[in-house]
Amino acid sequence: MIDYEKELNPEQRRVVFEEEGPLLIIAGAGSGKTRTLTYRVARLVESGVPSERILLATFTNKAARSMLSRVEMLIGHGIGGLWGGTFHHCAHLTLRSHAKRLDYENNFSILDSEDSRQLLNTCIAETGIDGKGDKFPRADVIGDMIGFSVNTETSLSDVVALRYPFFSHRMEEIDTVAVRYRKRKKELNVMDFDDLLFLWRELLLRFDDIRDMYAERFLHVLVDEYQDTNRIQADIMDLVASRHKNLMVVGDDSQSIYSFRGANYENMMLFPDRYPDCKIFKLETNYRSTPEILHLANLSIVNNENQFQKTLRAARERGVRPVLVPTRNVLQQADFIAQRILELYRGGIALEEIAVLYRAHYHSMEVQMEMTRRGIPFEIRSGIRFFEQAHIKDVTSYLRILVNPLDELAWKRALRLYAKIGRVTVDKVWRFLCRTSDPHAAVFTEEFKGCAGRSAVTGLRGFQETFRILHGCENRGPSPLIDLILKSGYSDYLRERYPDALSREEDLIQFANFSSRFTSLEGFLSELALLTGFTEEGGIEEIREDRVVLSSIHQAKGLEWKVVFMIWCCEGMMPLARALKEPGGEEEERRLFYVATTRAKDQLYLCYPMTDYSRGMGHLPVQPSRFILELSSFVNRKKERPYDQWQIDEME
DNA sequence: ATACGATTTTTTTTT
DNA sequence: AAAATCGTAT
Repeated sequence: MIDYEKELNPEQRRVVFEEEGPLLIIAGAGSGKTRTLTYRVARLVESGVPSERILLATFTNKAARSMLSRVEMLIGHGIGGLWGGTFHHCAHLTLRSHAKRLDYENNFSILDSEDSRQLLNTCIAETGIDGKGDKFPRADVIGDMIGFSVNTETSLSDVVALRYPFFSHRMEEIDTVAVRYRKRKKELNVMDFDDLLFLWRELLLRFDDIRDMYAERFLHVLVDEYQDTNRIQADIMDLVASRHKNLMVVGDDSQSIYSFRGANYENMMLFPDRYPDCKIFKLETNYRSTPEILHLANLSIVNNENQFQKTLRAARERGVRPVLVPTRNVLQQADFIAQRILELYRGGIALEEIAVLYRAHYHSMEVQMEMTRRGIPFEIRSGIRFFEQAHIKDVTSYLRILVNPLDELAWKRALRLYAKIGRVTVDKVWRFLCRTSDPHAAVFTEEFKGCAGRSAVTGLRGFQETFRILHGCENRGPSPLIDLILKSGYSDYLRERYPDALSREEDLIQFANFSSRFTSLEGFLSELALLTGFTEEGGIEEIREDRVVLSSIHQAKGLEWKVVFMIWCCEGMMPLARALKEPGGEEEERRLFYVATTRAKDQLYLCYPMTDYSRGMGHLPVQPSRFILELSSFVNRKKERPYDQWQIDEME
């Protein structure tokens, strides 16, 4: 039996035991939001709600996993039937069963961002845009435009006019590319990330029987990180909860940091308007941070105009004040951090209790180098995702061909792995293949070898051989197939191409290992696009002890460490110059600052270099972040500053 | 015409 | 650091 009295505070307990109806939970940082959600799900299951009638939507796989396993631990048995996962995961589940209704085949595949960028590139090429003369947006930029347009329900031309005015004059061509992209996705039977959400909602809006089925099914719908939902996601949740109206949304408007992909914290502000009978609860006791850290965070966030009124109360004892650390330059910043980490470590703080946070991936460069130099083990939670690495995608493309013979992108990627086969050859081969009735069989014909130029024949024969080995093994599951791919030449390819071939091969062996828990190739591939790293139980991305974490602020959300170093706390970096140009940019950047500071439990270091070396220009002076300056601005001047300032001794 | 290596540019954040 | 573009060799 769960001891709710002992394990929850009164604020949390009220939420856990509230029976029915729409609920809005405003949960400040570190107030036990996840705990409350977890216990509520456990309570619902305990009180007899069948687990398959509960939907728990989250933003990351990690959040879903950790909540579900905690629930299982609490109630002492599995909750397999419960729908818990990211919005995209749930969308995928739903769409698999009903793709036909939307004129998709049920075996549709999912494009990850690299796939969609590539598809966009071919669309741009086909549209025949002249590369010379004035600039045309690159594929990833067009992808952002389209994504933002879909997720905010704004017309593409408005998005361009408002956010990309410097491309307005190419609007017509942009539109042509966008139309072509949409058409090609349908032809190729593929969906991108945005389609998953958009089409899920379409399904529920257009087909009453489907909506009724899900609305009837889900007795309780719970949404985590509601401040980061966009209009489409909020609509979907309204629809699946439309029958029983037991919709509980949890979030913190001060931590909304995903507006760049259409998130709108107004979903949260307007929830009471959409559900006038909703009950609002606030979780305002912070268990995570010392009062000093909390004080600094609060002083910062009050500078934002638009937010729910809430006052975070510190539950913890007093600790040390946050520290502002100006360093002479970037190298000294890295040096200071490495030095301080070693001191903390000697003082008994485990490395996994320490994190270095930054606004953008490339900000971590110097710290990485310094930590490597000093032999401090660290783990990077940013940058290239495991499944997006070239070697993983190469191998996966063979599997994709096997599952979907019309997967143009996969054919082209796999073919290009052979010598003397490039962009043009691959185009010719694809044109040949897609006109045959059975592309798999066509590989073994004589015409296949001759369908491109003479120089390509050897390469095509190589592909043929690999494919002969793989063909017919579709039912053996992904793991043995990956083995076969490695053995039939990919391993050699890696050695020729990459200096770090060995570590890539090890990755692939782990990858095969990970894949062995999937029995069907289809299931494996479609989940893959939605995955970012391996799960804790599953292999590579296990929580490794004794490693300092280096992470972007975005990826640090929801996590906590005893000691947090925030680096590059200066104008241009935090806030990021580029982000300030967006409407509402400054407030969003301040929320990021808030998220970063509230990750710290005991100690917070705000670091910034006083000069920056920009190429060609020499050393330029750097301004401290406005978020730091405003902490001691006119309002607070009489009060104490919320931080101490450290002087770094020169060590040379 | 094509492939591929060298050079230049660009880099926010993520499912 | 990675990707797009450019230039050269085949």
